[in-house]
Amino acid sequence: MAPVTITIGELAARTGMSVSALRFHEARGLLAPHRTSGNQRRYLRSDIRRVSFILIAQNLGMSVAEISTALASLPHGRTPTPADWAAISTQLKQRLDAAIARLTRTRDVLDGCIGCGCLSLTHCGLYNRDDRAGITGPGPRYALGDPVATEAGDA
Amino acid sequence: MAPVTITIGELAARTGMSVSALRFHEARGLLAPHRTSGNQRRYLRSDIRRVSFILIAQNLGMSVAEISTALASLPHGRTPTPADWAAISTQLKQRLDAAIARLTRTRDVLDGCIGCGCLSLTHCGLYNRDDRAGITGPGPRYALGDPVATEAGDA
DNA sequence: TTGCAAGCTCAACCTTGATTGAGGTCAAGC
DNA sequence: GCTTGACCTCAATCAAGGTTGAGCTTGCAA
Repeated sequence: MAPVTITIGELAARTGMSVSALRFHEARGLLAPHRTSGNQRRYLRSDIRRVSFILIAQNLGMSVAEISTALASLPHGRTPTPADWAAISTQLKQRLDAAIARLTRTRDVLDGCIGCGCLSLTHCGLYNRDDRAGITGPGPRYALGDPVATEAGDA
Repeated sequence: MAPVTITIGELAARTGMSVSALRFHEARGLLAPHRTSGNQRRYLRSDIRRVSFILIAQNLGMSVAEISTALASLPHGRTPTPADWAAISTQLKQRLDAAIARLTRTRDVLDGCIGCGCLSLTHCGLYNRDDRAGITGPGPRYALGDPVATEAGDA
């Protein structure tokens, strides 16, 4: 017997992702529903979890490209097992750990800075730019990558 | 005597923010240099610190609009004092604290989820969407705001 | 069998945070 | 006074992550 499938509208209602976003992410390769003879999309129940993962990962600031990479580790052709999801969730956790560490580091430096109010480009540790893209997520790029010139006693 | 001023190119060199970005942020109201008789921008030395703040705040995921609000608390007409900067830095710290708390919460829930691999929309705490925009920063909007339908035992 | 919500494709548009280019001006040094 | 690099404005473009609308088709149910 054929597996139970759901329509795009049903998937949208169950996950909270809009119909247009579901189609958008399909075009990006994150979803691959099969089609009816009339060309309508039909999703597996396991796609609910897949979309859930996408939403959570976005919530953590991952780009569609990154999510795509993470999802690539899921099996093709077979419904992912809990173990598959646990493995991919572990990747998420590593991202989270890194993001928390970065922010904590920044906060500690800021704590040291508040007293002096310096924000100095040459002394202030807040200019650690190395792991900038850790959690800030999608959107425009930032130009914080190059070393800055010296600062000679601003007002 | 007139205060020492610097050109846009000098400010760019000192802060690491590109000339085009400096003009962009001026259009957004974050900077307000005066002009020479020949219509060229001239910045105060204290603008170096102002730009520094913008760069740091962006690094923390704040949008230009949010940064603008924060900077609005700085004095008009007089050069900001260290105390002014300290006050504004305290706002940054509050954002950081909130972001760290949010991510830590998410990680804790994820820790609980990895074992079961559920990612269930109805049981999984990862769907706490309340403070979603805390640190994810600028970019497209997300449609994670509305309650989702029930999920009846997916595959 | 017909009516209509839900589905389809494709192109255009939106927002944020910029960069790039065209075409022209300013100002400092020789 | 001339040259040249830095500066000016304004419009177009980019990238991500979508949304919206036009025009057309499916599929379920009465």
